[in-house]
Amino acid sequence: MDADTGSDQPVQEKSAEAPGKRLLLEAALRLTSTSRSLSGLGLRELAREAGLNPNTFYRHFKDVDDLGLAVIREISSKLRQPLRDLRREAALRAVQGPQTAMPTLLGIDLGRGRRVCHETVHLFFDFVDANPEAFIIGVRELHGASPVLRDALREVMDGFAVDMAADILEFKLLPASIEAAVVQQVSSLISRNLFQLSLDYLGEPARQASIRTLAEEQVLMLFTGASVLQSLGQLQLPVN
Amino acid sequence: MDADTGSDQPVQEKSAEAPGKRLLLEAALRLTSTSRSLSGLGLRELAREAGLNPNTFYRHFKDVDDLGLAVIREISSKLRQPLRDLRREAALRAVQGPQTAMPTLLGIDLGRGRRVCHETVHLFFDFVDANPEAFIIGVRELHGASPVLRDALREVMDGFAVDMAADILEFKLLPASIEAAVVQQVSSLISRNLFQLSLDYLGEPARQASIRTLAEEQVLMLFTGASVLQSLGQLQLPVN
DNA sequence: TGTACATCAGTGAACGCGCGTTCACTGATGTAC
DNA sequence: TGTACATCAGTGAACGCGCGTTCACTGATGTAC
Repeated sequence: MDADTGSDQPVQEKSAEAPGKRLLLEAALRLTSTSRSLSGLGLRELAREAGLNPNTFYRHFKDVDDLGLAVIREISSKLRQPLRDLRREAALRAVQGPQTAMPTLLGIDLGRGRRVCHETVHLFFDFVDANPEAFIIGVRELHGASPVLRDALREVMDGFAVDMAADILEFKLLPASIEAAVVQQVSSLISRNLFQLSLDYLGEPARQASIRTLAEEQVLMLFTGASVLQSLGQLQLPVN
Repeated sequence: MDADTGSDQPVQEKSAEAPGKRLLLEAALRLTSTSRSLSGLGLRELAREAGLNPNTFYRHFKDVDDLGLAVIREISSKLRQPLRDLRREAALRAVQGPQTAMPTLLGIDLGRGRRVCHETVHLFFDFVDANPEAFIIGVRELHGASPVLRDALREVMDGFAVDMAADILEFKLLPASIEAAVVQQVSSLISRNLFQLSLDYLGEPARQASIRTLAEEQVLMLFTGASVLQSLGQLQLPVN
């Protein structure tokens, strides 16, 4: 009996993770997402929260910083690929949507743009709902005191922006006349803003619907602004 | 001799602050702006950095959180009014600038808009240069673990956005057709972005010139996007 | 003007406590032969 | 199939240390009379 010993579960990164390690990582997520910073966690505090002997910590991590990095890695893997997947899904859905009679401006189909924003933004916030701690800790440590963690998270967020830019080019979500560099920059800006809004979103449950709408409008504003300025030859991006 | 005992210095908030208190606050700024979070500071560590007996701390603060609040108050006073002043200065300068032959779009004078962005952004970053710790700590604690500090800083940043919106209306920096709510929202977005960029700016000295230009373009994009969308009746801001 | 007293920033010693870390141990699981 | 050994997650006791906090004291400054 009991033949399903894990081989048909969602693919595990490092086969057979020790239960204690999981308990410690989860304890860290729990403690951090409420009102602590990752670097402020204590080893004994973690063990207590995980229901383990303080010493067990050393079986899995070198020190607290080491665990911090593991948490970030876990968060990264929770965020990057899934986010990319759902954004491609959003783009596809929007592209295949029905034709609408919306105004066009300088060759930009606003109806289509709005659809893309709508799909992307809502899938994004659904994802925030599904992974609240990941966003709370991610954004917090992105500006936190530890340079190591900061760099690791910046990479995740940059990755998100790069993916977005790639999809925009691939699905031709912006007019072809817009330079790749501009697309990249707008994507970064939107990415930052969405992550930032995710904290507002989680922190103010009463305003969640408003924040979704707000995010949608902001994304639309940026794309529109970039498109218009570029087509007027008014964008002067820095060389670097 | 030595008649100038402080009465003609830049007006001091609370007359005759004890030297120990100043030393402690400055120690906190120093320790925090490098690689610590405010809530992670220790009382003895602070006293050591300030060159005082650990006990002296209690003469001025209830506990470490109390000092944290004092630091935030200090940062707020360093930021809010000065920022407002310099932004009004930027607006005035830009308004009085020479007429240029720049394209207009839907009634927006892009030349003038660009001037305003340029002035505002550069005065902002000059100010960042002059108060680096205030920005580092401010942005960090804005997303930090302590709700009290977060709220205090959010107020500063919201204030900045509100001031900006008021000035935009007063100096008619955007077409009158644009709703006040839209102006407010764009201002918030820009405010957030500038504060966020200030960290990049301080953290990557080699890219400072680029970041200034980038910030300018982003502000312009947002204003343009908002103007265009509003004039097309395509903005649907949330009620709340 | 001088004296007595209160206030207050700063000192130094001492406390108990929780922390990170180490050591020696246990018991389960996997593996070699 | 059975035996011997290695590996490794987890335990429990003990360590020295720095921490926050308290107490009693000092010395300078301001104030009342």
